[in-house]
Amino acid sequence: MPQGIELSNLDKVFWPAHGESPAVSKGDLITYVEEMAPVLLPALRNRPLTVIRYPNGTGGASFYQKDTPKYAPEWIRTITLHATQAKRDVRYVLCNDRRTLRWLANQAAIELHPWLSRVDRLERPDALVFDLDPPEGGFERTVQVALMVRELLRDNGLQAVAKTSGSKGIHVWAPLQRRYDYRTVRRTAERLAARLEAEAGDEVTTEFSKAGRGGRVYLDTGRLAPGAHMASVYSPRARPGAPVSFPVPWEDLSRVTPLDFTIASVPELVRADGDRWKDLMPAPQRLPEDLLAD
DNA sequence: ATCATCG
DNA sequence: CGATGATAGCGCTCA
DNA sequence: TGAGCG
Ligand SMILES: [Mn+2]
Ligand SMILES: [Mn+2]
Repeated sequence: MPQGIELSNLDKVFWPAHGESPAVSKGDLITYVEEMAPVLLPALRNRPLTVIRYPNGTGGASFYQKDTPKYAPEWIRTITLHATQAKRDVRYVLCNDRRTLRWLANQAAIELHPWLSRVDRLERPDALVFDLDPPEGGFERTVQVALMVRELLRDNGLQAVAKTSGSKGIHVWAPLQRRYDYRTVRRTAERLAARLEAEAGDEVTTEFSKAGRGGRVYLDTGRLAPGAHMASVYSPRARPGAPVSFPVPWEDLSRVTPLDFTIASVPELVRADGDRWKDLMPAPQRLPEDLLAD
């Protein structure tokens, strides 16, 4: 049976009940990824994938997985890349079809973290991304900073979209033509981040060390690197309430909370509105010349 | 979750 | 046998 | 070279 995947432990609780919302089982996770495949797969296709697995649910032990295990079915597509520091080859999963999504869910791969570049141009990310990390708790503050980042990008001729990270953060995403390597895009993002920190240093920091952040929202540009990654749009998160990273139009941002978007609520939203991420996404852009100067 | 290895 | 360990000791920046 | 970070 080359097609079939034996699913196991479908009733195992992966997220305990949280507030009003009931527990979410492994079976619920599998149902979610299957139903969401049409919107999930475009975000994963042809991108090296890192997953975070929770074989005993989000309350249990977890581990990152980059290298595809030997016991993976032979039809799982992979790309072999060299890990510089570890000095070894790593076979990354390419999650290009529903079957692979299903297999990953059965492997308890709850979080899906694809690269920002695709296999046919691995060194060139197709977005400039800001990962906004709040100090603790404060989604409200993150929203305000996200709106500032949007203004800053717009002042520099770049359109962007936002999604909840699923945790307390926000990802601001400016799609790019694949003309620039990671280093160039990261340097540009750092330059923009420094500018925002100069203008709004009370609310925003680019400080690497936690101690220096002092309750401010951290503008993390460190995701712009080969081998780095963040949770993809529509990816479940291993957080209380089974939240999902979800696109939010700018005008709605201050009226939502991350737990509006969960494994329980999102399929219905997608049935009603379709792939909001795709629909909100501007066309791939060039970086403005004045930002590129070394 | 699954396998390799160790007692 | 069952128990134990491994699965990113990554990639990057700053000190 | 290593600590700290995500
Ligand atoms: Mn984040
Ligand atoms: Mn971050």
